[in-house]
Amino acid sequence: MHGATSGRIVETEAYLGPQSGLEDRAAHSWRGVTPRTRVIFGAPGHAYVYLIYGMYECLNVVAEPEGIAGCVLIRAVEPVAGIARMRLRRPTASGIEKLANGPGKLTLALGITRRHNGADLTSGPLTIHPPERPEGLRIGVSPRIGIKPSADLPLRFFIEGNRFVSR
DNA sequence: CAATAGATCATCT
DNA sequence: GATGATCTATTGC
Repeated sequence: MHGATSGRIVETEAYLGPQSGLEDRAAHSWRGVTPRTRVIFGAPGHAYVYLIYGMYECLNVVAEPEGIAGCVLIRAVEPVAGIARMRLRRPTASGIEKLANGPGKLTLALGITRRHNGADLTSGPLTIHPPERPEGLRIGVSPRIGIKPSADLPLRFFIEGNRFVSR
């Protein structure tokens, strides 16, 4: 039949909770628990998916112990398998490197929606497994993209030189 | 090329 | 009622 649709995460951003000590005012969890941010304060290894600009969905992985806020936004994915099954907003877009290089595009490509909000990512149909880190692979660091407050914090991480990184 | 505008709605004040 | 952890198309140089 067919294998799973899969991709390698090549770009992420961290969003810290109010307990972190750093004042990350860009984080949704900055102002504490609300109906939306409840899952960010929940168990790690679960998905936080939210609607942005009324139009796109963004996938995060909850990354701190229960009761402490903190999550990782998945900003870009390098398609590995099942590319033909991925979905594009513009089917005629050229080049697979534009398929999943952006938080709003990768959810579209992988079929991730708010339906997955709160889903366990350590087992089940939507899983994340530990990355391979070949010798010589470098992780780049920079400020985060598209935020106004706390714009100086170096919390964006990406695989140096990877062409699927958003920029 | 770079800069900007518009689409569109859940969330919080 | 204002605001976005975005993206695409369009305009301008």
